[in-house]
Amino acid sequence: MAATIKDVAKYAGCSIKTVSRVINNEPYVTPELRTQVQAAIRAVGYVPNLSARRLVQHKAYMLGILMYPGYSQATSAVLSRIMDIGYEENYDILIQPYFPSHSRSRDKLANLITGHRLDGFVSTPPCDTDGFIVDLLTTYKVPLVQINPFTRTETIPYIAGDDYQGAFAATEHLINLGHRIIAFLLGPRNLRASVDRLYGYRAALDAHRLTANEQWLEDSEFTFDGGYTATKLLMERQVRPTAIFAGSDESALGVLFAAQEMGLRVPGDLSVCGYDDFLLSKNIWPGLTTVHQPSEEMLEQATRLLIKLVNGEPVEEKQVVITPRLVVRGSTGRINP
Amino acid sequence: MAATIKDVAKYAGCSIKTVSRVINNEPYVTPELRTQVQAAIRAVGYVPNLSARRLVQHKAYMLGILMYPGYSQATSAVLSRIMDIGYEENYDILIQPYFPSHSRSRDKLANLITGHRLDGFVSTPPCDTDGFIVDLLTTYKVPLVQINPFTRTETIPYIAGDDYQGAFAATEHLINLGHRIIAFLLGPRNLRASVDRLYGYRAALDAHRLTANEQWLEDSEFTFDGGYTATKLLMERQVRPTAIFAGSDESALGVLFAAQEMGLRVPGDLSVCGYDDFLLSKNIWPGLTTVHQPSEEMLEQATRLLIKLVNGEPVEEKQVVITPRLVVRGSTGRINP
DNA sequence: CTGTTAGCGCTTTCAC
DNA sequence: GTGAAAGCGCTAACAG
Repeated sequence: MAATIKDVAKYAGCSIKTVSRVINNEPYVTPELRTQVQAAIRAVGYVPNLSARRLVQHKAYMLGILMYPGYSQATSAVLSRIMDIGYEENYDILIQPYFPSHSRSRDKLANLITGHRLDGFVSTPPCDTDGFIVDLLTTYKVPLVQINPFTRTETIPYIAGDDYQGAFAATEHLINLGHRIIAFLLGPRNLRASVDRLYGYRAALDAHRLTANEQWLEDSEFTFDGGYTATKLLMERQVRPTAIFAGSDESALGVLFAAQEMGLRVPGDLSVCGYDDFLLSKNIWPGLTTVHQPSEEMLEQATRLLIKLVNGEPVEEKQVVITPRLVVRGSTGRINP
Repeated sequence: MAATIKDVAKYAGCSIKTVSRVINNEPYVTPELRTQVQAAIRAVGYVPNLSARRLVQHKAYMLGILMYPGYSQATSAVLSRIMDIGYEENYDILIQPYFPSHSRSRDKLANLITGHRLDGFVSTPPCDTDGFIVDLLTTYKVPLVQINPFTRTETIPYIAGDDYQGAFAATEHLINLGHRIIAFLLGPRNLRASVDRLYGYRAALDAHRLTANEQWLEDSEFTFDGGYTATKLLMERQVRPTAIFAGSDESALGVLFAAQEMGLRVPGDLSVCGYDDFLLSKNIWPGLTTVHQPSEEMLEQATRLLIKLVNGEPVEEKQVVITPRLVVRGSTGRINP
């Protein structure tokens, strides 16, 4: 059996409350006693029992990150950072899979909350699209920080990327390379990002007095298969686009695959631009031009914000918008004369 | 304040012990009383408080998965499965980043264990290479299941892929396509997989009476950069290999990139074979021939095994070796005449 | 500044 | 079959 607070108290010759004070860095302990207790803690090899603390404080010391398993962005490298933050702040972090509008997912989440097993949540897209999470957490007054929320509200804190700006920059980059027919691949309608990216694309065309024609829009769902199919459709037309803005890196991968399968050279015959800058984008020949979303940093910021909220600490900025930046690699080039 | 066991007891008109029996599916409760209690539970919206249970049972109901943040295989899709399993079995699952031989990592782990915050661990490579984990968990008698352990022992349970067989099959595939000079890219020395894959490669050459020449071995550390550099070195030689067995998909990506940058056609001028079959292997032109490791299933099996161990349930097979299978895609082809 | 006391919500004896 | 009582390890409230 492990050492408890009583063992420490006995060893240090003081009461358990004093030990408790030392553990929690509370004031009103003389420096001498404090060091004495600290020595005792080391001597008996004491580590506080979190379950006891959790029970008495009605606090779970656990945070949930809601993730949609369909996307593969969340790698262990990304998660590593937030696990570290949690560790430092004494919170465990639970990765919680969530499918929007899926009753089992909802039940699990509701159970987690009603069972007081979590103190707060970070939601990542598209988990918050069904509104359930927001409603539930609001009802139970459980803090929530959204990453790229589907709908931004005035009250719920979020960390969001400026998809409009990012898409604008990407489209402008293609225009500046001389492209005039630039196709855009639409993402799922339940993602705010996909809507904003479309607007950014349109706005850039507008700004350069190019007409945004519906016929250069294709669905892709931001998936590989979607990008692949869309490209086949687009490139079999009489008039072909010279560039495709894929809307996401995953769909851009499909575009690249289809293009190469059709014997097209990238960027010679077709320029391709993605969005997200996921890990492999720079590792795929010829290097994918894309818009960098600092997803690691965003998740980190969201987690830090959530911890402050849960701890009841004051927060300056509750709603943060981050401007993404264009990363030019080999997949886009000047239009062939 | 949420409903407690007392509220349920009061509502059902029985003692808290009876409620406890119902919750835990214990015998010695009349069917009528049981249904009555169940109704009461629903009526008051009772959810057991895990912290209280944890405290009294000296059990954390939490499992740790040790992951090396350097590799990016662990996507949310992979994790989703095990989180689900944990949920069903009433265990929370903590993803724990771990760098072998890193003192901070060690301290964190030791703290987690001595603080009784976890009931058991699954380790993934290369977390167990420094021996620390195995020692620590053995000392504290905390159950451990290893995935692809660095050294297999007779006592510690593991789920492992047969890297020797996999590499043998991959190499043989290349030989059967007519390749005679097949380079192999070495992985990190602290990975059992990389050693076994080398042996499998050699054995296949041997079996076909081809001499395994040291000169066709290059280091890659199983990384993109390693694969890239190795390929540049190999393809600048007087005599070039006609195929590269990259040892991992990540390094294979580097090979593909370098090859295409050098204007080589794949598989026309160079066949490329990877190992792991990570998510994107099939999405990268021209499709990566590789050896499929069922990492999701392995992690799932390991987690289920760990739960049985932690629950003290009997287990049939404690050490499982899975035979991987070759997946032939576009990156390998018959040698050019 | 320090200690005593009373629980947190649950399971575990052990009587009935 | 069922229940009363004790206590897990800790913190909160209040005395001293």
